[in-house]
Amino acid sequence: MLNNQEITQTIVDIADAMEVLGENRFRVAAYRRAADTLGAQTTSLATLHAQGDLTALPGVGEGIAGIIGELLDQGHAPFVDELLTRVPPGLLDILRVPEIGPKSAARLFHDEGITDLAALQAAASEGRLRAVKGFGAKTEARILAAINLMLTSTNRLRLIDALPVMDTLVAAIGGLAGVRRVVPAGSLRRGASTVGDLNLLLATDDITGVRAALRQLPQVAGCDPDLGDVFGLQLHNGMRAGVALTPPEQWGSALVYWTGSREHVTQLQALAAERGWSFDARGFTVANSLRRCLDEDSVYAALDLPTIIPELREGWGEIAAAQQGRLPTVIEPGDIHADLHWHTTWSDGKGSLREMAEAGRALGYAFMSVADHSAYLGVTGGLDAERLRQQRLEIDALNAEYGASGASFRLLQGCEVDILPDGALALPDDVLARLDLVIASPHVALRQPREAATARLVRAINNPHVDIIGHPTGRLLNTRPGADLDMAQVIAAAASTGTILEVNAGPERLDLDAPHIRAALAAGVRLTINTDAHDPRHLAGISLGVTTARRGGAAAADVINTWELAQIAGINDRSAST
DNA sequence: GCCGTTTTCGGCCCGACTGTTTTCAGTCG
Repeated sequence: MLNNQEITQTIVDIADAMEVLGENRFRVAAYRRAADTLGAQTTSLATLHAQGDLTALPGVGEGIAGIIGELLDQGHAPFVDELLTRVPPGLLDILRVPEIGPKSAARLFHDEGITDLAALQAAASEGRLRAVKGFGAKTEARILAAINLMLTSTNRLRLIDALPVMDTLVAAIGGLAGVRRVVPAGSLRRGASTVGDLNLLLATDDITGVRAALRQLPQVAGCDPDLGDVFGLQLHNGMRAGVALTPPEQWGSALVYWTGSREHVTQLQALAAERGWSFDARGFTVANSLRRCLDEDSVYAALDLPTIIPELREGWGEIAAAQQGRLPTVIEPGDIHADLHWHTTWSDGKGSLREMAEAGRALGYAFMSVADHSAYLGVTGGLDAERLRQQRLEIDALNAEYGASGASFRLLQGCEVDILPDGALALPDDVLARLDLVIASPHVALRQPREAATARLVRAINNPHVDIIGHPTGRLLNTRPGADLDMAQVIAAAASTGTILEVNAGPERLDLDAPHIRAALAAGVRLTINTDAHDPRHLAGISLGVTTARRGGAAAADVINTWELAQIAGINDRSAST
């Protein structure tokens, strides 16, 4: 029986294949819309099918419900089988390359006989692509770079995608006989934005027995030859998991060792070596005898260090900071009082102002600041001066309602204003001046040369009405590298104007990333962590942003979302006074 | 293909910009 994810993927494949075949774009869009709905379902599609409820889902009509029914009942659908025979499977990969849409993919296929990513990469690297109609040298170079990014990142999952796989694995392994304890380790435990192999640490007194049981897990497709203390598993979903096994009495040292990072552990080992000791997953070896560590605290204590949280273990200097008592006390999820960047049905969000506000109240927020798009990019349905004025009326009414009911909750009116390619903003200053909070974000022209891209952000920062720069680089994990910025210049400009830089918690962004956050904090720049939610359910996703900020060493006081409403309202005084 | 205080047809998520061409494909949210 196919699961929800497999069915959703099949519907996406249909849309992709139809697009290459030049089908009606609305028909293609209908499949994509249906796939969005299906992917968001928490109930099993098999159950909905059995109840005859599939067509109740928005975007799913008789046609698509019929295909899903066939997939569930027979494991395949004749329509899909026939469609996919007309499109080589590798062509769907080509369609995922930025710069290449359905028309180009079809042309590469029919005219050049290019049917997969490897052939496209070869053509681009040999300079043959620029000869194809519609392609030039610049496009060829960008396609080559994009393919290289795709190939190097295919084995890395975004954190948001890795977490549920890890949860399933931890639950399954935790249920095996003889397993005393199992936790995530590796880059996932450190909160990295993307994760390669999933690493877990497992404590057992019966290493042989547990090893045999791991092979039998339903998630496991195969396993590597025995490497001793680490057991490599290939999962059915294509991911790999490295399970480190340890006797319980060595838990602390094993957890430090397998959490990494490699640089961090190497530096710990150097510190141990200064004492004439050595350190590995088993513990410290002191004069040929093993000193075990039950927990992580005792590992660090043995080296006269305070415990360093996993998010900071990247080898950037955290051990020296710990020795000098300069380790930051980093922000906790519970420190966040407010989300300052989210969208509503006024622009391209899925929830109304009220629905979003209620979702925020449910998270315990004291206030929130909406940030719908400015009118600029057509598809976002952004707001101009007049619609901002109308939105303000709705916000005032909601606040009056909250006030009357005795709730202390308040809504502020912000706006996510587009930074135009030259650094000017999409709304005039007098309109910006009336907003409670102005977030300026780059959305277009993200491939400018470094100098232009940097000057653009600096110009936006220097606008006295701009309070926050949203997702500063514009990167999309595994997809788009983001603007080529001289971040030192951007940070220096933000420091001199008091402009706040965003840590966008959108799971596909996580922008700024940890190194930029550290640099910003070192320059005295404040941060804000926001979800950029386009749906009430997305507001809960603030946690990945908090994790990213922790990796950058941000303390609660560095992040304005921990401030009181009055302090936030004061941010705009800077623009009021100029 | 889906949907309907527009109900069985006709509209759906735009439009300025870039690179490559000379009329178009792809990007960006």
